Amino acid sequence: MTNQDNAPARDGEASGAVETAYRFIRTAIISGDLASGETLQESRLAERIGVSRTPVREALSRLASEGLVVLERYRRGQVASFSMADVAEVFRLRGKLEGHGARRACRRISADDIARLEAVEDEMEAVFAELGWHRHLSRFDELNNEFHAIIARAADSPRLEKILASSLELPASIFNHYIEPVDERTRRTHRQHREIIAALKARNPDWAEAAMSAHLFSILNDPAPDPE
Amino acid sequence: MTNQDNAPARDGEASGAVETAYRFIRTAIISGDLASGETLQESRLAERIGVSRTPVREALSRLASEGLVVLERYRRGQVASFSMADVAEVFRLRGKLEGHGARRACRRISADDIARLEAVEDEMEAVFAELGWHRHLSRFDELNNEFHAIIARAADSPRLEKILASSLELPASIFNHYIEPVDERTRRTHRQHREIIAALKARNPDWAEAAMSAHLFSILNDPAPDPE
DNA sequence: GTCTGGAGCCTTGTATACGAACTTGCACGG
DNA sequence: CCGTGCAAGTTCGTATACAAGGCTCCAGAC
Repeated sequence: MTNQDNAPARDGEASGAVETAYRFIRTAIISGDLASGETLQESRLAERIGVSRTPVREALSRLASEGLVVLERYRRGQVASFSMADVAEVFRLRGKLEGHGARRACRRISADDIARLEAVEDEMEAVFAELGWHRHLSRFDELNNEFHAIIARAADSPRLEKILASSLELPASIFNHYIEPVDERTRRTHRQHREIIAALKARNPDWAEAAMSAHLFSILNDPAPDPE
Repeated sequence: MTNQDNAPARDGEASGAVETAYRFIRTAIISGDLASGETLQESRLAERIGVSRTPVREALSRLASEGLVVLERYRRGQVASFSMADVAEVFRLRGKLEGHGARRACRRISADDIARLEAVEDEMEAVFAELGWHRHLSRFDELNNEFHAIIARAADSPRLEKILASSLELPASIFNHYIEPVDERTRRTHRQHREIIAALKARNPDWAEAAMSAHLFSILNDPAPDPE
């Protein structure tokens, strides 16, 4: 399908076909549009996206290296499946790595970024207060990702950022499947985010690391047995 | 059951031009055959390896996602360059992650694997005692990598293993460029490896984690980083 | 009825063709 | 002499063609 007429659509990103395919498939997996275990046929995807198989193959290869897709030689690819053990592993590693990131961010984060963190957290709480979880799950996830991304960025460690973004991301649907988004957990998340912000403001590396690690480790033990 | 008997014992490698290209280029970079900053021409590599450009492209793409190659749209790729800051970052992250891995390995590693660790360390020391660093650098690096790989494997965390293998590996030439392999450091490495083995034998997670982290963090403060 | 085997279709893997974008180098003007 | 701009050449990005290997499903035997 020759589609070279369209003006530089939304210039935003590289106008490459491989990037288009990558974003398309990745978004579909993260959002749950493509479910775990679903088969991925190159020609089918190519037609759907409007490019040829070549960039689709490259996109699938990247996604496979990120762990979101499983490829086997001469067999159709599939969307990766995640067990509870996978989720636990991801949060253990994120706890370690983001804790390290928060420690470093302590000494580096700008006042502007701290303000952004507070704004993001304000909005998360507002969204939750107004509509509760179920109506705004995707917006909530988006804000949560931004919260963590701001801190990871402030850690000034490109490899840390890359690992978090590319090797330790799970489809939102998986997360919400294994870990019920109960109100109590959400309230705990808010308390923890506020504590992380406080630690960063105080420029206390030990506190920041511990608070961030605790935040991530705690997620696995939900719904909270001991409400403080 | 498919009865594909007498398959070549060494499965895996012969299959695939992309794997061939990937191994070829990666090995060349790690070994220093392809130096930092050197340009990578797809057609040239394809001819050299004996495949077409397609698998070479895919191999380069994977290497780029691992950080060993830098690709820019419509520009020739290059072997990535690493600053002292990059080396430091890698060892900080490895310290954290491998420390975590050693902690987990404590409770999981088999007696066989501990024996293998000791055998590997024995050989490292023998190689060093007989010939010193300069004659056996590559064998030494190989053994060192195996030492760390055994522990990472024993941690039973596939993502941890993958991250260590694909996102936190540096060309040996880079390492040996920034961090002079002096005898004193080598002796310290031996002491630290022995301590790590002892901690694993004792099944003491705190000790194992601390010993492994210390080992990796210590590398950066050897004799004196040579700025360049 | 169930198992086995194989033929044909389907999907993936690799090579090649073609168009788009950068680079190089020279000409020309300041 | 040096900088600018155009044009040819080179390299990359994408599409398409062809080859190699699985999968399906039906026929035949036990």
